[in-house]
Amino acid sequence: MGRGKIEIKRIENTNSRSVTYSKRRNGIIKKAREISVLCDAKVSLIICTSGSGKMYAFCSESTSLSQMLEDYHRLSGNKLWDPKHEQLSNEIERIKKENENMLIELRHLKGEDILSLNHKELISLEDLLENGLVNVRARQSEFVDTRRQNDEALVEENKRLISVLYQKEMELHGSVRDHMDNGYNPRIRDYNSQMTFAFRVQPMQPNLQERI
Amino acid sequence: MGRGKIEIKRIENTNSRSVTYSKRRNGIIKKAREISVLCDAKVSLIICTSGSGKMYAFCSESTSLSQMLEDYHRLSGNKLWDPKHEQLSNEIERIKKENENMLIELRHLKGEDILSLNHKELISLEDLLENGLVNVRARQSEFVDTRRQNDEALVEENKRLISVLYQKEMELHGSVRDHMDNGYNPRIRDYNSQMTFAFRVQPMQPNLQERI
DNA sequence: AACTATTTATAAGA
DNA sequence: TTCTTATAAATAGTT
Repeated sequence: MGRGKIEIKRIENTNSRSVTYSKRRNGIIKKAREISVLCDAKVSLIICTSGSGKMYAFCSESTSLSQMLEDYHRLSGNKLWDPKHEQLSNEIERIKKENENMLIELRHLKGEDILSLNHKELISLEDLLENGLVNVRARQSEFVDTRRQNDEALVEENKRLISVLYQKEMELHGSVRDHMDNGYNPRIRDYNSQMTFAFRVQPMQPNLQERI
Repeated sequence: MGRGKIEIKRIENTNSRSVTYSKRRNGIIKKAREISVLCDAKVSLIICTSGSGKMYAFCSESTSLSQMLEDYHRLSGNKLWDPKHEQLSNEIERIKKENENMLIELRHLKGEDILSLNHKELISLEDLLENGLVNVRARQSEFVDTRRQNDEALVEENKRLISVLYQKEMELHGSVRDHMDNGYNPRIRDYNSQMTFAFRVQPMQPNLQERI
């Protein structure tokens, strides 16, 4: 398509070559766009010359270059990826395997899928479970103990608070009489000081409310 | 370039679209080859339709797809890999989390790291363990039963073998007398025939040796 | 970069 | 799909 037919081989004249490159590059990119629109095709096109580093790329609207590359990778099986990618894939593989092993162990501990286990394995599984139970029950006992201690401590604390409150009440009746003649409303001031004191009372044991 | 001019927009007729796709695909691949040869250009072209998974790719002789992609990645600054890397990293993150959860559950079942559990959690853990133990022990019972059945069957088989051997022995004493005058040592021949018979005896139950 | 004679690609039809 | 062919489009060589 031109004034004369040409042979498809490297154009030796540098200038002609770059002119042809420019023309045909536009042509092929146009073609790429056309087929992608007309035929609803996914197209990725990258062109560059050896000399100039400048690259021209086209990618159809409906997709992305990385998407296309991924598709290509999946379908062709060709390895396009860099080492890091492979490394990550291997990592995933490794963890998945780990995961699977743990899942199996979990199932076994729950008594599932144990038909394939032999006698020895069953015995050690039983040991594990019994050991687990021992530990769990020991912890439960601790809870009960803690709770009992809590109760006792709370009872003590209650007693103490009641006695302190009682004392305060006593002092108050005295101070009310002492300050009857100043400008403030003594009831309010007394109430405040009382509250302040009440808030200041700290439990004698700091961690009474263990998580239950 | 055809019998009529066409507008560059999606061809709605499926058949026409695929015909056009096929023709233009060949066309663009030819163009890609031509520009790569004529202009000594590096070209990578990947085409596929949304529907069929079939992909067509062209890459110029002087390079490889992965080489071009790497160049493109480097020169354009476009993130070709990073999205994929990110995706993989997320996947790893997800699986690791899953892993961790399972690990914690495993530990708990083994009675480890249970200080952080509350009472309710401990109770359900105990239930799980007890249930597991029930299942494991049930399986062990099955083994014991199987083993007992095996033993009984073996005892029966032994009895049978002994009686068969006894019968053979009887027959043999008869035949020994009958053949005292031939050239062979009767003791040796007797021994051989006895062994042969013994090897031929098959257990009456084929799967006696269950995996223990 | 524009022009244009020609070649090439391809739309429509078979 | 493939072939045919009229026509549109691309482009080689030129200005």
